[in-house]
Amino acid sequence: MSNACAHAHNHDHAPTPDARAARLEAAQTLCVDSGERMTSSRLRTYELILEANGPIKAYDVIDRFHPEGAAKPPTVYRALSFLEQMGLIHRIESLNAFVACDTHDHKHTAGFLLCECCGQSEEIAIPNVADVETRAAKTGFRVNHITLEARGLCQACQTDH
Amino acid sequence: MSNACAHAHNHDHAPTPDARAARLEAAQTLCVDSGERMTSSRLRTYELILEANGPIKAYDVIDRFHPEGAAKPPTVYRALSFLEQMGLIHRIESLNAFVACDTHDHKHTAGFLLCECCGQSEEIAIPNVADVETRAAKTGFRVNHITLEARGLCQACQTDH
DNA sequence: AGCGCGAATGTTATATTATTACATCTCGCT
DNA sequence: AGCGAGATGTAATAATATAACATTCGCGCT
Ligand SMILES: [Zn+2]
Ligand SMILES: [Zn+2]
Ligand SMILES: [Zn+2]
Ligand SMILES: [Zn+2]
Repeated sequence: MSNACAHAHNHDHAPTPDARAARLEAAQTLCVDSGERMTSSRLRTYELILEANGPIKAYDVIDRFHPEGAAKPPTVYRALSFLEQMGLIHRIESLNAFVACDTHDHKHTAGFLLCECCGQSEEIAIPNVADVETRAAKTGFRVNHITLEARGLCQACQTDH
Repeated sequence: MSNACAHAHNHDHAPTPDARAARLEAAQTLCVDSGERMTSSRLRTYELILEANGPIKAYDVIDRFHPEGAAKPPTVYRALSFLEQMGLIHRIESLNAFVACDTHDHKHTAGFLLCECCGQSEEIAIPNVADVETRAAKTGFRVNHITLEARGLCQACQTDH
């Protein structure tokens, strides 16, 4: 999560460590139920994304991976791909960043409200996807995946300025 | 414009050179009217994007810039920023690519149908942006820019498979 | 326990995408 | 001509991501 400008951004609402532990648990369960393996590097990557409390860059994960030094890029990029396929995280294209999925029904397409000031993101359901699909159907386009990204300023940051 | 798979993609519909010339003209006019300068590197960049007839990568522009050799990256990245600000091109985040705006009313937010097979893109109006903004308004988020990207297969590519 | 297979990881190198920093030039204005 | 803002040239480097291939791990089977 980045700060585009200087002023304080103390409107974070970080989940408790307990809540994170529960999500790590749940992720393990999800993997087992899907016949996938939640290995240590996948778990560590997911943990770092949860700890970030917002969009985090691949190389920030890489840098924080080991207490003593950075991980190798493929280690983390592989884990990110896996987690994304499991629906545990989303990639935010316009930021080249990743964020933990905020819902319990994984494997969806999500929209995000991205604050350009404090870097926080809020996951929202994509409104009226049917309309996109209707529009696509007119030319026979079959939609596999939709990326919707709304950039702007969250309420807290608007009042800060 | 990339080809993700081997089969022929002969469903292009490239505009005529005349049409491209007209768009270059129009772009010049737009710049003059806005008090901006359509310089040679900006024009050359725009020309290459028009010639691509679809999403093109920054480094493909860089490579094609001069007959004799590549341009320097900042030359092209600056031109791309300018063209994007003028609304003459759009950046497609999920492809790290650029495409000429397909409409006459520049300075809008656009959606794209991106074929994962032939790489063609179709620009569409974002449906129900109001809904996104309504949703954002609930938490006081002010939307500056929305990215909507629908990935999938166009009709031609579906029948090809 | 030992074997064999496919998935996952380790390792090195490199490809791709994008920016910083600073010198120089161009153009319109006085 | 002299000035100043915007645009460009140039070199270096930062940031993001993948390729290729060797090795190890987990797991079912004997
Ligand atoms: Zn989600
Ligand atoms: Zn904010
Ligand atoms: Zn457009
Ligand atoms: Zn296609």
